[in-house]
Amino acid sequence: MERLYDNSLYELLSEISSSRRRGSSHPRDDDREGADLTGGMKAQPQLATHQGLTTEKAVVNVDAETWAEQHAWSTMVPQSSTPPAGYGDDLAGKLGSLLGGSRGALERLSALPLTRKPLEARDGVEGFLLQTMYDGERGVAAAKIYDDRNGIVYVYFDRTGYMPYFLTDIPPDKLQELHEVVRHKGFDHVEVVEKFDLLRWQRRKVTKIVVKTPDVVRVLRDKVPRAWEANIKFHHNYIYDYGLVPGMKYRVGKGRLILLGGEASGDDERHIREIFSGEDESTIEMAVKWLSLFEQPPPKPRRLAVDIEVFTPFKGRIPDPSTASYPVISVAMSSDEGWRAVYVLARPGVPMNPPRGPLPENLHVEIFDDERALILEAFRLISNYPVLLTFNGDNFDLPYLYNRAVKLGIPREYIPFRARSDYVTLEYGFHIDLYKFFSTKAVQAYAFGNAYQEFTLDAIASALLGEHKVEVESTVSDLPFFELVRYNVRDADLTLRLTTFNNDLVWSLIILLMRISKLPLEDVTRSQVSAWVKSLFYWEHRRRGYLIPSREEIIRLKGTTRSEALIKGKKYQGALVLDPPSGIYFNIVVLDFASLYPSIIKRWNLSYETVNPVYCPESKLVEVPDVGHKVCMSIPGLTSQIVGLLRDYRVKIYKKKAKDKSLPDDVRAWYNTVQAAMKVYINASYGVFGAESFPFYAPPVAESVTAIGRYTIKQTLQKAGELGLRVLYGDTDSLFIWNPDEDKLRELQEYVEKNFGLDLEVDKVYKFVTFSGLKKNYIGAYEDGSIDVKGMVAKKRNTPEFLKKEFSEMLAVIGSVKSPEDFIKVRRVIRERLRKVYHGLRDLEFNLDELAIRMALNKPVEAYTKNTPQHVKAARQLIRAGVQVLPGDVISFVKVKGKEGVKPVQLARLPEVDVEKYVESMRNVFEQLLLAISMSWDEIIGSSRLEAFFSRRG
DNA sequence: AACTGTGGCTTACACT
DNA sequence: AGTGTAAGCCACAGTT
Repeated sequence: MERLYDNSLYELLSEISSSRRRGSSHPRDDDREGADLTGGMKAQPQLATHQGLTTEKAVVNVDAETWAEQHAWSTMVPQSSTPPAGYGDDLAGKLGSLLGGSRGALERLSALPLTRKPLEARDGVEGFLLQTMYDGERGVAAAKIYDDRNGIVYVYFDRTGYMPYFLTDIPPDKLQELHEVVRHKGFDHVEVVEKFDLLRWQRRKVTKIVVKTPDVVRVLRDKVPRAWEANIKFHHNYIYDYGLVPGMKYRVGKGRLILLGGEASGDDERHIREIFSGEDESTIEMAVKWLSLFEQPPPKPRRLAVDIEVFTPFKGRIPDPSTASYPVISVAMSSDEGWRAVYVLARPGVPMNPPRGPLPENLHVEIFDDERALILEAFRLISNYPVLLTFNGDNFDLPYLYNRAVKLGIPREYIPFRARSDYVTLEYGFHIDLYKFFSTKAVQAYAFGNAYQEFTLDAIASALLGEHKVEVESTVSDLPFFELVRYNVRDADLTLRLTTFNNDLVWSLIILLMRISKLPLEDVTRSQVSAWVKSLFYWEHRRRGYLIPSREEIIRLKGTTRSEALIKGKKYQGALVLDPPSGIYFNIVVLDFASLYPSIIKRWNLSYETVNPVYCPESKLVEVPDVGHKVCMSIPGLTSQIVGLLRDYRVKIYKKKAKDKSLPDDVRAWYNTVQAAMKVYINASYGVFGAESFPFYAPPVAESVTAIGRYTIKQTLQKAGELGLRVLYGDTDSLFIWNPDEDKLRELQEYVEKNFGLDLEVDKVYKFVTFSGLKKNYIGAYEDGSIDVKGMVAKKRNTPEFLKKEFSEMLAVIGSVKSPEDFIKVRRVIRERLRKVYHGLRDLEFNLDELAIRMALNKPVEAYTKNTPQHVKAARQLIRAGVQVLPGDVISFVKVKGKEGVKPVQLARLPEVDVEKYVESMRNVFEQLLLAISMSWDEIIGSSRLEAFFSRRG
């Protein structure tokens, strides 16, 4: 084993690659050769500090065979390892001769063990419950617990004898006749249990079929005529049946998990009882119980973000993780402790030029001439961290590393993760794939206000962190050494920072979502909002002894929709959108019903069991306007209760705490996250009832919500008319009022409060609004010059960049308007700008990227059978050129002359561009804007064309 | 037979 | 989740 330590990796390697270092960078004297760096290196992955290039300490691992020899698995490594084709040049030899064959002692990056398993949690262990699972080896339920005092992950194996089961209505004696069931080798025994049937509002006895292993449930549930609760995962059942709250602190005592800090103090309880005083006792009880979920500080485990780069000989083709045919050329890791490391595979011939941009602080670079050693050292770190963060690690980085490791002969027991059916989990800690988490629609919309539109690391990081990936011109495989390092480490850094920014906002959000939904860490970060709501509902049903109804039952007893959707193919009618005028209107006040749909659910007691009930005590029923569904008001609806509770918690407590300046910053940040988590949940509560995938799918509930919404806004509209308020526009829950009288506004708000129990808030005040005359399409300008653009074509992703840029510049001009008179000047400026762009386009002054139209493939290319949209045409051309194209990919294409009409940017040349088509899109983009400010395209460009015609002739 | 206009339909994207 | 806009494909009818 030879290991080199040098003060300047760049200096050393640039000599090897015979490209002389330029500039004046020199190693610091005290760090010159001979200085003992090894001491610090042995113990910790806290590697050498680095300031620019000159003092960078690098580790060059030149002989992995010797290294491997000293490890238990040396037999797995051939004596003379054959590097992958194309990587055969012997860097070790070159380094060796350069250094006169000096041999150093074996050094490892860190003293951490190569593999690690969680310790078994004995009585007395305390920590945060982060994951439950089924342990196949022992055949028991298990829970992973993170002890934040010493940073260790424990595993608790169930000692209560908990077993998998499902329910049926066949009495036990009848069940004995079903031989397929009772003689199945996985069958264990039956019990009779009593449950409350919420749908029919009565107690009933059901038969519990207990089986030996979770997979048997899937077999036997089809052998009985009716089965209940047979689709719930075993490791979720464990949580629901014991009332566990993932994300909260527990102690193992007497072989059981005991919640810590779950009790509210006397003062807190009084406070909560006061705030929820108008509610029924079961709601208040829930409110008291929930307090600790939002108050207990979250655990802060160490986190490691990992990103890999793989060699590929084909430009633009993503290497296939299932075959893992090409070498892993670089692995970057970034930890929340502040250090970063990049392990790079030696590839002679790769240029060693200085990097084109700065490298981050605390960066350690290590070069390996053996891919196996590289991967193993990466595994060593992954094995030892409680939390691993990746961006698309479920589908790329981890499967690739796994398959590559197997291919290279690394024994499976050295691989620190295991593939589950659709994700990858860690042997020791927990794996979070941030791509999956940020792709969750509810997270995108409600937690981050649609700040990012695409689910790429670059798009999300630039929206949330204001930082981009390193831009590269060629493929990763062709990058010079330091560019690869810079690129790779940036990706790992961004991935890490997506969870650490704003006082660990995302990490805290995940913990809170776990506590509300009752889903384990690796589940909550990978599922959609309907699964979160589903889980909370299941948990709550179990807590109260309710039978969880089957999907078919709900549909059968509740009926279907009574309204026709306006749009073909939709199931029921939705929101009301008023017809807007066109033109400019000064002084517009926008009123907004505060969380309209959740408030309706709460106020109208909507839930799957209260709408069209089988039985309603005292027949206290109300009718939903328009659709005629009946709602039972004498029993508290479960959905209404939960949604109302979260809404009140958010509005009455946590929105206030989040703004309370007397609290320290980090506490305030936590409370802000609490209210954001609640917002995600509250806003999702309506939509799930209209989603067929939701197990409590109940179209009459969803339809009632929208019908009451339409009714409310119509009534308010009428009242506004009576008060002499001029309503110009409204969409779902908003009203745009022109130049209102303040007293009348207040009167309208009082009317809404009194008649509907809803808050009608002043959402925003616009200095002026320009309406195009189309629905969901306007520009609103605030007093300070800032601007809201809604629905305009120019805002859409599939509008070419040059048009977006021009549009936003014109918006700035419009934002500067102070009075109606200013519009005369604005019109002149806009006329001139438009003409300039028009002529620029005619003369092809734009490049292909500016002209590109970007459109997403929503399904595989083969699935477009009805017709062939333009982006699919372009995608097919890419496939013919050997580029892999997958669903979700955004295709960039330009419109060109010729039969096909389009070409992907990668294959197109500027002269081919069809200018007429672009003039047409330019017209479409700006006409909406021009319409709003009483101008027309023809007036501007028509005369411009004449001028041009004459000037060319002249 | 080739072209043009129309309208239904598919698709993507944004708004609430 | 439904509602709304826009663009483009494609079959069809009618015209040249």
